Amino acid sequence: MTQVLTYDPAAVEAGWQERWARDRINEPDLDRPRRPFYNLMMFPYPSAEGLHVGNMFAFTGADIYGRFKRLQGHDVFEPIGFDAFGIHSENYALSVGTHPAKLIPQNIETFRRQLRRFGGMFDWRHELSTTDPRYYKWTQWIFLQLFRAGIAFRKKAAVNWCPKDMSVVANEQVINGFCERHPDTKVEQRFLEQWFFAITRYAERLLQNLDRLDWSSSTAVLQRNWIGRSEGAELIIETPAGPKIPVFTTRPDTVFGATALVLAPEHPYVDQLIAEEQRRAVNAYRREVQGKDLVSRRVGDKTKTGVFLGSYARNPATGEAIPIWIADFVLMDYGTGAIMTVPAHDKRDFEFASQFGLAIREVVRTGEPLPSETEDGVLVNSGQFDGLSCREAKPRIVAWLQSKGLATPKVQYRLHDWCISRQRYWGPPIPIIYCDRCGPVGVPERDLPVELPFIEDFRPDASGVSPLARHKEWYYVACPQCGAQGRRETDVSDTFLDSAWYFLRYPSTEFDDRPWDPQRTKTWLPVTTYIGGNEHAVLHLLYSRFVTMALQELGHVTFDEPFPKLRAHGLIIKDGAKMSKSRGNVVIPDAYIQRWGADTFRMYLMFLGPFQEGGDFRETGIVGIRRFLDKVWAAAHEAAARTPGAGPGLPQAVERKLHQTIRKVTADTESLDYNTAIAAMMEYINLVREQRAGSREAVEPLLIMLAPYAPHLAEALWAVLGHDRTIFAASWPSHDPALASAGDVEVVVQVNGKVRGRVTVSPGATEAQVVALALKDESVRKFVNGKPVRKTVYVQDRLLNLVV
RNA sequence: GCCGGGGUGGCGAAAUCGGUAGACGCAAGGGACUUAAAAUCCCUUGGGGAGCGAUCCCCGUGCAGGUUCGAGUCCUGCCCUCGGCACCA
Repeated sequence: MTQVLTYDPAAVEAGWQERWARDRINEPDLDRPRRPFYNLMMFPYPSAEGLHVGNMFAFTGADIYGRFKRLQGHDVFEPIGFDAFGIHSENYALSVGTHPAKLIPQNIETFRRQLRRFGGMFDWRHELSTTDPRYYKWTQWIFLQLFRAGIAFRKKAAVNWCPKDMSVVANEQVINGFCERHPDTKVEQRFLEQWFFAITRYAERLLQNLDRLDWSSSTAVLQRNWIGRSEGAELIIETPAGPKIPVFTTRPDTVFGATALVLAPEHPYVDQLIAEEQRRAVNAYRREVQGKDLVSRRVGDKTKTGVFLGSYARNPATGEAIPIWIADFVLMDYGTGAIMTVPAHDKRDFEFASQFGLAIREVVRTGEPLPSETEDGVLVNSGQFDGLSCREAKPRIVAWLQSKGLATPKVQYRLHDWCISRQRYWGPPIPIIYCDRCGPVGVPERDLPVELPFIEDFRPDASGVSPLARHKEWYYVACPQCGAQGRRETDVSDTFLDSAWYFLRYPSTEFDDRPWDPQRTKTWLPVTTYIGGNEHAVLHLLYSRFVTMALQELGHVTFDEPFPKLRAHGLIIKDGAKMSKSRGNVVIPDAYIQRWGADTFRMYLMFLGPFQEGGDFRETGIVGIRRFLDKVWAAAHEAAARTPGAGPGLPQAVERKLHQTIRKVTADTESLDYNTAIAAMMEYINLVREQRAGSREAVEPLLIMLAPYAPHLAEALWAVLGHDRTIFAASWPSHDPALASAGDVEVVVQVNGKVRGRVTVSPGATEAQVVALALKDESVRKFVNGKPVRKTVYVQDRLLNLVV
């Protein structure tokens, strides 16, 4: 006998990782692939803490899919990179007092080590980092394309300002009105000149295209809600004082019930509409509102406040005079910044009217108490439209008002233009030069990249001006158009711009003279399968779709959707809660991998629960996976020790189970149901052991099915069985339906829907045969008890129900 | 408040079309091996009840109804929970 070899994951895994690298196993021919398959996963932000278990869960799930596709004969390109710019990195660098230019490369090195260690099938030739000038050169190039096309533009906008950070903070860094990093500090509102991308121009297309994308429905729903399409009309409200105020409404059918015009406090026409005696009150109110920050105005206590302007407008339907108010529940950045209030049919308007004694006029009879918002009702107090249903009335009233020049049908979106300016240091400088004569001028493409200069003190200050402005040699530059002295844009762009196109870059990382090679792009894009988390459903994924659409319009790519197939994975939680540093429940995978090996840990994460739903991390179950792999290890060694060709073939039960297992593992891996695929393989190995059927024939197909899940172990055992080439050169087994269903089947016999017995028949037995057999069964007879069988229900090879 | 998941043993979960509820795994209990322990192997394990026993009966998928020969699965109305959005006109 040979010596007993026990499974030592550390040795197995190190050896195979080395060999994969040496033999370039994971590097497909990008120029001449036979069946290109672009397997993309969301690249990580390389934090100082290293890869956490959530990253690893996501990457493992995606890697399994890539390896599976590879075994099915595809040329799988599975790249990885680092999303290393951004406020997150910068804040961390500030807190530890180390420059991000020093910190980030260290972090990336840690991530590389961890990503190699977990056994991802990455093509490291095509690694990228968004902080690399060779990369962000093209981020800036994209900005310039959009700038020239008028898709990137400047406007003044309200932003969140944290007085402790002395900086703008992103919306996602504001929690209930307080700064994420300073829970006792409220963010303020500032107005700054910002760069925007006109994503709203694409709102309809972004929405419509969702119907033809093969996406997890959870993700598509989030995007739909975020885009927030609503259909209605823009009504023109005339004021005797002069200006005509447009208002957006989704309920033009209720216009006869509009009893006030309410403007946002910042509305540009407010000044013209104030009656002298109200000026003091109005100004006081506006000052009060300005003191409120953006967020608490939105989510704070929702008691209605407001003030009468002292003047009146005309209800477009009735011609009656209605008072004009300002109130902060009307938001300047949605619709037109002005509304008509219909207190009888809108809860907010009802509250407002009740508080300030405004008229409440019912115009839709619904049978419910006011305010009733339902559209199931008929119009009343609405002149010639009385008696119509809401649905009928809407278009007619709009048409009637339109004929008087007072309305137009309108579609409104919740989606806002994308503000990409950041008054920060750690990002790609926006490639614009301001010239007093020429205005904002794009940096000529030959001068890209505009490198981010090294600044020792990159701390933001209270001025609202970016740290880059303090670097005078960098800041002052000749205008590319007229040569006069100009000044560089000192804001950097949003991190989400970096990640909005990285998938275009991966296949073309070696080219420095083009962002993406047309031929490579044609071969590999759009991305075949994208797997990632829903935390990016409306940011990264929406921005990427928008950038791709714009690039297509400008002729730079040939497709308008980058991710035709997307799957959202679930979240790994700990003790029932999201992992977060503040909770102190973040799990770092390294210790587990060291103790159990990458294969065991990968499979454990996948066995925790359904991949697309996530699960609660508890280390108690890991040993079960290890025991399974030990069994496979033993079975493969046993098979290797057997003389080839000796003995009978597979026992029928094992052969049948094998084909059932192939069927199930194939289907489940394809649909990302990894937990049940693993369970099926466990059942199979249990049967092989029970039947002492550990032969080459029994084990080899299992190893191939296991290879996506436990790649190192599968490789090692494949070699033990005498194969020279990598197991990933093998082909995925196929199942024989006949063998999968060979042998007798057990049919359940029910009497009146309750299980009373079982009969064994050969597959395809007729109903009559099964009934005859069933009636011989003692237990069945007991419950039939001589009563006549009124009806039988038979499900082929599965179930017979006798109704007595 | 609105939109979307989800609620099944002690625990993680499974159940493809409405057809044997609890596969697979963990934990627990019992046994084998061992000087002992670990590891490994075997058995038991939803709740309740009857029987010496092989076995058998009743109940059971958040709650209350309904459809059906048959419901974890479909329908109606609730409760709880997680995630997203939130004064969006």
